Amino acid sequence: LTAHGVIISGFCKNGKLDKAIEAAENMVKSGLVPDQMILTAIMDVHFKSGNIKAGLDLYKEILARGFEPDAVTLSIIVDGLCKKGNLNEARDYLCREKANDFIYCPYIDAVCKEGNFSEIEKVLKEMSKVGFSLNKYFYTSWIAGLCQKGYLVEAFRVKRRMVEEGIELDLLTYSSIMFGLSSKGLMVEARQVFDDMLSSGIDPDFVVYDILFRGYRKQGNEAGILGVQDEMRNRGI
RNA sequence: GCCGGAAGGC
Repeated sequence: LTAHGVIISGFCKNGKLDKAIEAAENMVKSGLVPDQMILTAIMDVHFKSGNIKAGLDLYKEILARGFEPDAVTLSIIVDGLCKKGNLNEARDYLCREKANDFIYCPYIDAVCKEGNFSEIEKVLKEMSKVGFSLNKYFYTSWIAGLCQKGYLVEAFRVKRRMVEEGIELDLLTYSSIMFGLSSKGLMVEARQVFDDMLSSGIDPDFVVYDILFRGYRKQGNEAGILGVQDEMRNRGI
């Protein structure tokens, strides 16, 4: 069974849904029953390819087979619905016994991208009532949302709160902030955040440099552009 | 660290 699982999830990761389903059908033919992991993986592919209905149908099938939906299964559904903009529907899957803080992440992310920051405060209260604490991903999504909308002051406030709670910023947190700064043309500040990141021991990746690069290019800052290109070359990116 | 399933930056 595990061997089949490896094969099927491999197909799923490569987006070869048809082959994954084929493999699952072959399993059934040879008398094996796919377990929850296998079904969940296939469900995930449905959602990621935008086929919400197929995903939900498979979810029903999982229930019908007597599997208890666990946090992973639910979070895939929430993620799928959120990315399609069905936030209301997604909310139905949030407040369940099996929930963990992971489940909230895609929802928070979607709410942030909508710029619905009052909803965030609401969810925040709800989460703490149920006993979940905010994690890194929650904060990063929040910060990224604020930065994209240009609310940099708010973003820095959230960042400070994050640090106060002892949560470390990671590459994505930094790059979200840098994106916010550089899309407002605040390259000096963006560069400073970048240096902060380096001194906290985080290695930059292509995206981070690209953010700087675009910022400098928009300003026609030749020296900045060349500097970024040099650094990238030195790091082998 | 990974060794079958989920989330955040361009």
